Amino acid sequence: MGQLTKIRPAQAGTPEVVLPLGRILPGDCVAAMRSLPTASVDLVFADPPYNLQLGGDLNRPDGSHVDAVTDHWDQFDSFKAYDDFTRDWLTEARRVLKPDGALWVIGSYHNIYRVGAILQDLGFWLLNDIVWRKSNPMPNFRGTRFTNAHETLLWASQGEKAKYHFNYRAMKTLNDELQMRSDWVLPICSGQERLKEGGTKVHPTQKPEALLYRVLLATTEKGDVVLDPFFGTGTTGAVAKRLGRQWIGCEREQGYRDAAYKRIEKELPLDESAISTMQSRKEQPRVAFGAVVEAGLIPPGTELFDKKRQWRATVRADGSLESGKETGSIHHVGKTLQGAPSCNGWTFWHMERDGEVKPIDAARQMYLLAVED
Amino acid sequence: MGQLTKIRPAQAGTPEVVLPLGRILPGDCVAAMRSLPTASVDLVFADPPYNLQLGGDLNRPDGSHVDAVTDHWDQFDSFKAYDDFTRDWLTEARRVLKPDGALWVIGSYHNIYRVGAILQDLGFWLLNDIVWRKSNPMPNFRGTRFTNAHETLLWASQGEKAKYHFNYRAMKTLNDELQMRSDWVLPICSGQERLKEGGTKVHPTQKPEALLYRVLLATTEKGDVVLDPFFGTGTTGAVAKRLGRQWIGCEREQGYRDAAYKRIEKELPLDESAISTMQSRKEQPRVAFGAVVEAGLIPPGTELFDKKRQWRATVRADGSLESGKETGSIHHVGKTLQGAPSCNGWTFWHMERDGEVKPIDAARQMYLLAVED
DNA sequence: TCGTTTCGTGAATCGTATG
DNA sequence: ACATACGATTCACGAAACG
Repeated sequence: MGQLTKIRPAQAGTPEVVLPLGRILPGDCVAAMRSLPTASVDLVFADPPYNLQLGGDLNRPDGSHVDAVTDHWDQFDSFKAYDDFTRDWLTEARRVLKPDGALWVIGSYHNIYRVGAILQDLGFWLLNDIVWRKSNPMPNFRGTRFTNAHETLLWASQGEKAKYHFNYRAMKTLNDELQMRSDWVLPICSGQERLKEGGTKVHPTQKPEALLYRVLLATTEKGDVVLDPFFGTGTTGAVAKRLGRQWIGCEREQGYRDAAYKRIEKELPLDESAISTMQSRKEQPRVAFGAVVEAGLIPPGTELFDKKRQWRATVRADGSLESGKETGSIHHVGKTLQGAPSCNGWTFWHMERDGEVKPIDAARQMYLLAVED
Repeated sequence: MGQLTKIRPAQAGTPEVVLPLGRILPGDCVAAMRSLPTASVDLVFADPPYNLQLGGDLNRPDGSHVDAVTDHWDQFDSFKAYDDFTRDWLTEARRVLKPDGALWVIGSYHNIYRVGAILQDLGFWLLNDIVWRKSNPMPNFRGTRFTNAHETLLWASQGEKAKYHFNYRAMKTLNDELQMRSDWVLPICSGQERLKEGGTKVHPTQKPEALLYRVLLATTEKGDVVLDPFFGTGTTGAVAKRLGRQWIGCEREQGYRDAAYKRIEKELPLDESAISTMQSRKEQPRVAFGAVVEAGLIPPGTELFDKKRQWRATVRADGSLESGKETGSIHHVGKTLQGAPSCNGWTFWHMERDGEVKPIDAARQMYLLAVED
């Protein structure tokens, strides 16, 4: 795991510097970032402590105890202390980012307003705020407020006039040929995806991979370098590796670093063809097959075939198919291969799963059950 | 339209002050709010401007006036000016609010992070951030970013320990018996609701009445006073009148004031019965278990048990329970037997009646019906 | 084997009145 | 100020247990 790569820094005349790709830098993230050269990474994704400021214990109506985030890394003495911390890491992130790089930060109402204001003060330019609408949030057990059912992501460029990357077509493809909106409905991280050690969660705030999948697909290119200053158990690294992006992490806790390395080791990069995203307007899928892919129900790279196994195609990361020279939506590729006037890709294409052959429509049904709100 | 009401200010010894209910105060909102007594309104709803062409609203830190037309400032100056403006009106709003009053602010990513941070700095305590998810947003025509499909509302109390009002039951009822979440899906203001004059919009950012309806129903009581410092064409006033709330507005533009008065004039208050909402049990009269026993609804000697028949207890004549060595209130005995942190005896304990097993809460409901008349 | 029920749990700023 | 008593309050999903 890990490789050292010589990169050419932005300023001419400075010596070549080594970039620790695929490495998790130990210790404080500000110090760690100081060791990285200026203008060397394409994207920063940051999931900083939220400064939750929780009071006493909380019990569910059935009397069971709620396992809260009480870790020391989320404890700050005051807003001032949190602001100083935020300004420090944002400043380093800004230095390390390329001029056409971008920053993502995720947070909740406890911290995101402070992060957003400081980020603007430092010269970052907000491109969007994104709402992650959780399909299965924790309820408000006491009936005291509205159920806190979302978190917020900020997406910012280096400045008002700065360039940035946005894969508009890939996002539109992923969203059933409608423009991707600023509100994303995704489930929280649970089930098989949640890292556990002896039955207990390894990290209290592990993020769902689908979230990172959408962020990286939307705002990076293949081969780009992604830096995560609060790496945790490495969701960013895992998804980056899968999507053919390079990554660097910072993480203070050795336990998290160990878990992350182990997790990313197991992750397999997707095929070149699965990663390539839609560029042409002519290759438009007509349905939200992309959402089913994103949800992990049909992983990119999966081989699809018709019932008679006459035709086959490969699923790509943005929910398009590739079959030889043919690319496009599940419907388009099915239609073209057969030379038919039309084709319902959902029933035409099949996949093998646990030794069983099923139409991909089965995955759509599962997705609908999962995301329905 | 409009009435003058004498209210008793919070501080004893100060003379009675007139509260301009149903009036739109002209001029700058900070000056207008200064004319209102301290701790006199129950709710502030604010939809502040966030373009930086604020003209008369903006002053520099040294007090000098900013002329938006002729002055050229850089990004830092404009943030500073906006922050000063925000701090000014929030400070006045805070003074005018009752100790158990609350504040709502709506904004977009251009301004809401500054507003949120300043609001926290002033001592307001965030209760929720609410996402208004627009069902029909304006598309991003150039395909350069995600479709900006939401706005953000902040709901804050006067402080960490401050009381506030939340009609939990009303919100749950409004949401088909599920807790109301922090993401609200509502259409933008259009069609018949949109005020127009000769085919053109009267106000560029008129908010949908459904948004105010939910805000006022959730966080005010009938008769409460609602202040809107950026009244515009009076959506807040119209919905307040409909729901039987009092209102005060501030608005600089005479054209908007005229349109608002005209609009609110036409608005009809709903019937008393239509306004009344589902009441939580908290607001029902308290019933002592002893009174239910005394009334003969649960005779002394009755055997009580939990749903799984794991525990049992006997009702005594004074309304206490006995279970082995444990004696005490229905709550205390339930709590102690289970070793739980707390227990609601009304729903925990059951009894058999006419061959049916029912929670003893059923007896409390019968008691309430009996004493009501 | 399969459908049904139960149980556990998730970034949560989660009470109020009385003495 | 603090302690005590009363009693109000949950949604979705996945895994395990059950029949």
